[in-house]
Amino acid sequence: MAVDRDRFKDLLKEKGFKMTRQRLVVLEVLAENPEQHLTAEEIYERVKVENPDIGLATVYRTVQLLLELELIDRINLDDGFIRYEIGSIEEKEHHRYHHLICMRCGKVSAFQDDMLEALESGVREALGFQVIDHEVKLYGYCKDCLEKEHK
Amino acid sequence: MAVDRDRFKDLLKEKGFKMTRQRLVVLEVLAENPEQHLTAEEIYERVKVENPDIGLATVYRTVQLLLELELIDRINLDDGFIRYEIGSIEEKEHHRYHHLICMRCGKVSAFQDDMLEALESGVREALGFQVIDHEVKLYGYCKDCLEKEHK
DNA sequence: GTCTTTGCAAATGATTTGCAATATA
DNA sequence: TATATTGCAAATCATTTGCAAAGAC
Repeated sequence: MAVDRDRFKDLLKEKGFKMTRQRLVVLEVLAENPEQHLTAEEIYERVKVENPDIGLATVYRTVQLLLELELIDRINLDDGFIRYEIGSIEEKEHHRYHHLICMRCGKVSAFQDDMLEALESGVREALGFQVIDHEVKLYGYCKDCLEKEHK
Repeated sequence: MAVDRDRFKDLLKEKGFKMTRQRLVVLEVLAENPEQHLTAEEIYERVKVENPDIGLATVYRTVQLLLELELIDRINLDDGFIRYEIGSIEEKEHHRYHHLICMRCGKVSAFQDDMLEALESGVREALGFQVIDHEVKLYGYCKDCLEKEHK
């Protein structure tokens, strides 16, 4: 997934930000690793390969900016790190992926499902709460770990 | 919701732990504040009222112990704090509450709903992933904030 | 040239840990 | 008494921030 530089630049200008090499590179790393839920440190390591003089603080600042621009999503797997991944183009309504977290090997995978629509309208009617976004985490055992266990 | 001291003591002994005043008091604070999703610091403040000589580190250690004993649940609202609440007695299958988080006032409320059962069996069949537990967070605007906005 | 952004190092803040003193069984 | 637990203070560690230098437009 390649980054459209001009589009990115326009998006930045629109909000009064400037286009920099650092911002582009961070976005590119995330675009090249879809569904990889990288930590800031992991992004930093990958960015440093081609840009050894970038600072970790810049990665943190950039990631917050990209979040504001809604170009990336934030995921919290409760392991002490905040993780980031590029936002899916299909996510028109700004709905996040759901995550499957394996309790044995720690592997994380994502899937999409729209069945929460029903739940959300139910919540609106029963409790008067208007749902804008949701986050679902399913904990359990992945296919590989289940198969290993059966041997 | 009162704590059954003898039951708590037995549960501790079963795993080789000892019953202490501090552990009892922390559990009691959580039992007296159901669905309140307290941070360690908040638990500490409430515990200190009657036990001024307790340490914050003890609260942190106790909360981890209670988590191991599955007497309490952990909630992460992505605001930099880990929160805890007493486990519902009805939660036979160790399923957590779902949380509604207001994006305006920050209020958090909980609700229960079993509609994820269907999603979970679907995930099992389609992806071979066996779901043990789930966590759902719905972000949006609460009733009060919606009403204020309409004025 | 002006204003934003960066890199570095220092600060922050929630949580954890070492250890000697204390409490439990 | 033997072992687990506590309280305190110091350590940890991800993330944030101040500031002077460098970069974007």
